Amino acid sequence: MAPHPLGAPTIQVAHEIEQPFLGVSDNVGPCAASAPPSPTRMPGDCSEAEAGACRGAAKKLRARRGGRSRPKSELALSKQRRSRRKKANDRERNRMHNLNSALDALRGVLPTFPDDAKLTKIETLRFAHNYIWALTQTLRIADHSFYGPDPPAPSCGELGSPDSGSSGDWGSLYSPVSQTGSLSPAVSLEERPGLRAPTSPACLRLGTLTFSDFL
DNA sequence: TAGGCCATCTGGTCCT
DNA sequence: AGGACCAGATGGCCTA
Repeated sequence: MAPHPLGAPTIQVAHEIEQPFLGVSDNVGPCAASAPPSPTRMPGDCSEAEAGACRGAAKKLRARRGGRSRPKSELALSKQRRSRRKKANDRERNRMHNLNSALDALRGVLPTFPDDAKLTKIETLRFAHNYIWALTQTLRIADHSFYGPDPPAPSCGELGSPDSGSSGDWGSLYSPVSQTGSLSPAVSLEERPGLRAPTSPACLRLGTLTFSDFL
């Protein structure tokens, strides 16, 4: 992974992502089929020593339900539990796949170089947060220059920060406000060359980006 | 080899 | 009752 040459920032527009994340219906995800059987015990698996406790629990459960339902054998209960667990696992897997799809879509609209290392989940969220903030600042400055007297272009360090409030951890990665007060991503980005943090409008002028890239 | 990241399983909780 | 959501645990893969 080569560090990005300075002065050649580009915006990678994800044209391929034309739809917001619709429901991903991949019940069989890439890992679903290859998912190893769980090494852990299923809840219904009782050792002989635990069988008594299991039976007791089942009894209690039946009692709580009023004991009206047709009594089931331990085997049937165990089968039912396994079946429910398996279905829950499938749903959970699918849910996480959907979440990852949404995350991928988000990665797709963030300005990164094609050969960049894939942003991790937390990096993606933080990057997106700061990127949105940078775009917001862009619009704000554009409004000012359109309606009012053209204010002096703020330096990279003069802009506010998305983290000026109590947003907690958001700024710990790619924060426009680094320890130096600069909007350039200081520490974290240098720790991970190849990644680029969103730049402020003022900073964007330094590259090939202009406001029209955002408007 | 340690540490980071990730996928998956699991049980608990809340909601419909 | 069943589904969605969540957080903890676990194990695999990759990289410095």
